Amino acid sequence: MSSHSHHTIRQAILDRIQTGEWALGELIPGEAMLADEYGCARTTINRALQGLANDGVVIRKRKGGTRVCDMPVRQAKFNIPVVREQVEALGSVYRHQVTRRVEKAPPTAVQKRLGLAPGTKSLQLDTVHLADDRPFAFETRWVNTRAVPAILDAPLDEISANEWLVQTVPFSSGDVVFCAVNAGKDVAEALGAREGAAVFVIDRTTSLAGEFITTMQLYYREGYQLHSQL
Amino acid sequence: MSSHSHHTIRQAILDRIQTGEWALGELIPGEAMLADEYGCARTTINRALQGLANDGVVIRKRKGGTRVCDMPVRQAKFNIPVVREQVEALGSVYRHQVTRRVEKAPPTAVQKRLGLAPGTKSLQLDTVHLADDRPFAFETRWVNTRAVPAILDAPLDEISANEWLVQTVPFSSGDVVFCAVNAGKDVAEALGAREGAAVFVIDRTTSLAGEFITTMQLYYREGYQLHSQL
DNA sequence: TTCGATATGTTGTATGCACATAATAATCTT
DNA sequence: AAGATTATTATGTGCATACAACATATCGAA
Repeated sequence: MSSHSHHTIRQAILDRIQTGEWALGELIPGEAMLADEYGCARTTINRALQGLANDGVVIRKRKGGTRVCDMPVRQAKFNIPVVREQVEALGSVYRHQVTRRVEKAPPTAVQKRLGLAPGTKSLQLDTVHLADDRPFAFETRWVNTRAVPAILDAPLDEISANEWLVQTVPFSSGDVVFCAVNAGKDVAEALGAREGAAVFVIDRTTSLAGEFITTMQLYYREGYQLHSQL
Repeated sequence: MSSHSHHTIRQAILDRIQTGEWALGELIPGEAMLADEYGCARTTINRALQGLANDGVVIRKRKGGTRVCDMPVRQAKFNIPVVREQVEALGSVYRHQVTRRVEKAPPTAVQKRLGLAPGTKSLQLDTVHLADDRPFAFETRWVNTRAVPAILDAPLDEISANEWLVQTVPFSSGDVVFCAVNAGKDVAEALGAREGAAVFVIDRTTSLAGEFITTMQLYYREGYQLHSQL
């Protein structure tokens, strides 16, 4: 009874949920009751329950009380790392090669995504990421030079566009899409894979303060796996 | 400043980080100083910073202070829904078909994953998930019948194994792997796709209280995208 | 009776104080 | 100079109090 940290209580409550003491969608006792049961202040219970709510284990509503989440959806958190770190984590030597670098008006799909006026030029960058000089991933990217003009002067042979952006425009928000596609001719060539191979794609568009910064597709070589606990 | 203080302050601090006031990996002022600056109690600042720490924006260490996270990794949260909900969210009618249901000793790879003794029988289930009677996803699964014997009596024609498990063994933990593979003959057939098509795979193994429950591969039909904010 | 406004109580939310704890820096001891 | 001890200074935690929102009950007028 004395291990009163909200962490401990949180775990205890989680256990009780997991053992089925409170069924899916069922109301669990109020904070006051739990506080009494655990011999702690209501606030401490509150913290525990809020934590569980953050993790999507319970849903809380004023006056409605706290109930076990009946959502059958599970949340998984992923770390989306910088490619170089992925490579180096595998014990390989990282290198990258910029295979294209042009400024021009992007296709309308990209133009829309970046919220650009028609005809506005952007920077197109294609990069091959190498692990021990073998292709690891192929990246094709458009950067909104209005938002980040400094990238035109960045030494992109030394630092990858991704890393430069992360360091320059940190904590941008955005969205990510994961999907699988058959490698087209260009991707297959860049990755040294056969055409039609199943490649894992991360498609990311990032923005900061309402302004779109960059949009990118990252094609991983065959067999790549994105792993996560849940 | 009314009630939402710590949320407000949290956002304010995030803004200051995003505008580059404090650089990557750099120390930000201590709680006391910020409390003074914002005219609130230290605890309120603490809450704000803890929130940011939860989101991986800052790292906090006792005595070491709080610093902007220098990890270039970004966290993305995904909801991994039940297939039926995905289908119905698209406005289609969901149906599923169990194409295989046998009890036998699994291959060693599965045996290992489920932590079974050699020769232990398990339940193998193959299911095709249909959207408007068109194949949407193909699921192949092994269930540890030691852990969940009740599944042998479950009406798996009415309720999918996935849903049955979610309702029966909620909040199990486990891990997930996403990857892309070329459809083999069996998968292609089940999905009505061509052999070699790039399919998105979710590979999940779940456990509860140290006991493995089930392992599953879910093959989505071509073009499937997993979407997330970050 | 019926409808609607208002009172009321239950439950989650927010804040600030006092104290605990951890990690480092400074100091003392040998 | 090396090791042990104490001081300092950060963040972490528990608790009490005040607050706000929501559901329901209650009351009064048409």
